[in-house]
Amino acid sequence: MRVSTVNLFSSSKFIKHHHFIALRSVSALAQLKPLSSDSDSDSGPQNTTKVVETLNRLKKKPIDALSYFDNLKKEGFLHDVCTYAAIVRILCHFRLNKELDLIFLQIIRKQNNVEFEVIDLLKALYHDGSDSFVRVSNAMVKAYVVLGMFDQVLEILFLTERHGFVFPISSYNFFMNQLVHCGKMDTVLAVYQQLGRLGLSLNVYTYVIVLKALFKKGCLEEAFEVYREMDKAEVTPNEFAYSTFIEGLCMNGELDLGHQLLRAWAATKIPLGAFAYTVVIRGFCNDTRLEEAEGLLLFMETQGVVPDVHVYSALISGYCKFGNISKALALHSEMVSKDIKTDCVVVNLILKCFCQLGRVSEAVHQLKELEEIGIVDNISYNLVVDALCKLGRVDEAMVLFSEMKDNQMVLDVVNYTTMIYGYCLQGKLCDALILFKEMKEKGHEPDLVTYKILAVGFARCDFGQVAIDLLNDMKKQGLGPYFARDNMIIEGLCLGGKVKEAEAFFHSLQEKCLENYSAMFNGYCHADYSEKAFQLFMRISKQGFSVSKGSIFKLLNSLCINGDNAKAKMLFDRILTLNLEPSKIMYSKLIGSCCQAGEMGMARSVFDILISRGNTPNLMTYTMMINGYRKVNCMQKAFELFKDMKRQGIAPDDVTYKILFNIHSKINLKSSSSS
DNA sequence: TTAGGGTTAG
Repeated sequence: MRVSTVNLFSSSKFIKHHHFIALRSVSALAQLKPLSSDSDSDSGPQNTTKVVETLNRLKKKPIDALSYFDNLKKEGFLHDVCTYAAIVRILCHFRLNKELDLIFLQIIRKQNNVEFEVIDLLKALYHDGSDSFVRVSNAMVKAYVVLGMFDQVLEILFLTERHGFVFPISSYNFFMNQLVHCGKMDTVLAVYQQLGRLGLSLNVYTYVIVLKALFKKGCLEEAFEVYREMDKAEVTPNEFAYSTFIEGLCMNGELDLGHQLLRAWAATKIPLGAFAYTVVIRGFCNDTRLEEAEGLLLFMETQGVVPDVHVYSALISGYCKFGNISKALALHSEMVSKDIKTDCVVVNLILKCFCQLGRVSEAVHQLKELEEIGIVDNISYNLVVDALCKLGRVDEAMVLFSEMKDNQMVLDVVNYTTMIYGYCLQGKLCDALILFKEMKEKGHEPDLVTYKILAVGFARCDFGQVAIDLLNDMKKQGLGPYFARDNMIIEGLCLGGKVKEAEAFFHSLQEKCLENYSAMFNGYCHADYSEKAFQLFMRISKQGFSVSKGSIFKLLNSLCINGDNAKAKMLFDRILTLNLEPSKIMYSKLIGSCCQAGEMGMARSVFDILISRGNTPNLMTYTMMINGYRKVNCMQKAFELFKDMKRQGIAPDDVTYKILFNIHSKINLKSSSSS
């Protein structure tokens, strides 16, 4: 299999960990011993035994058991492996997964002075039976994954000889699936490769997850290979395997192949569920092939596959994207007539479409009707509130906002933020602040978006200091990583035109990280301080550090607009040094600007770079160059480029011809005057 | 232990 993967066991780091784990487990056991032999101690065996007994007595009352367990903790009782095992058994039996997850988080984080290792707890629970052990090990995996401690899971799952037992394949599947969700595809593949070593038989779940990882990585060849491996292992693919395969093709630009495969499999009566059809239908919709999408809906019905709300949602979403609200509504009615229950997601697609078409009053009307039949949620309201706000109709938005409260809906951060944004847009900062206060009082912590909206709103209205205070408030709250908070302040102030305040804040930072510089750079770009942005960029990029392409483009653009071509070219060269691929529009802006100024040497060098990187200049670029040469009287060069353009199969338009006519007449003029 | 859709900024 040609999969480039991280080999789990090749690194010396792993070997070191291996010994470390062994030592750690031994020391954990050693720590347990004195506890259990110290009969007079408060946390001694008698107490432990008693606690376990009490927990066992409470085993039919999980909530009581948990509060008993937690209370003991609060009183300073030192829980050990035995008492943890007892509570875990109870939570597991009642499938109280959230509580179980919290227990594992505590142990991993070594909260409450836990003195044993997770693996000790697993060992204690191993013989309880496979069902509950799977649940326990999954909770462990989940807790490690939440904390981003992937290596630790690898150690535990693969050092099985140390534990004296093996994990079931489902534990590995669960872990791999979590990894897929975290985007750790290479780790999934590494796990897959190592699984064979453990002698476990892989099941269809395993293969489906690995296929998913490969498709997400864009490795189609390798996915085919895994499919063959599955066949070799005599694992029969199921509905999930087939649909994962079709989905994988569709998400990797092979929509038609996925479609063909779907048809072929359907023809051979291979079991395909509605999901397989949904992914192809969605693919068609994204590709503006709405008729084919609808055709597939008809086809699936002829195959006896009953469409569900997801199939319709894909189609409705497709039509909404192109503003075809009547078709979307028709499909919705069709769906309902087939007894497929509609839901908030589908109606929100339609509400959003109404709003985007500017038919906001109709959206308000629809919302009221939906409210009556009870198919609305916070998002439905938010879509309409947002649309009203953006049209400046804050009062109407506020009516809906209050209606949510009247309807006993629990407003969330996004609802508040949207309304706050509406007020800021109108410069109604007091109203915005009142809402801001209210949301905090109701226990909804504002997020980075809320703060940014307020900061920009205040800075724009000449309340720079209020903005700074507000953002400092955010800082105190510990929102987001430290640089994200600082950057929000810097960028927010610049967006509001308070560059001086932003600079003061930037300089006040004791230790600046690269992200801060990047924020300052973005801020300069937003505020059109191109000179300062340019200087800063040249400085930080020397350290090999780069910033967002969007900001660089903005800077390049404003340097060009200002006619500062020399700096624009320096910036362009730096972009190349940093191995950033300039976008087509960057080339054409710079070339255009140089041609405009008659700086054809510079224009030509950018033009040549464009070609040397495998691009073909378009009509616009050729025309600009030809006109540039005309301006500086290099007619020969202009002609050469024209010929070159025709060779490339690019047809000149009327602008090009006008320029050429101009050149001709000049040449003719020249030759007639010299003759 | 496996799939799917809809809100807030710039």
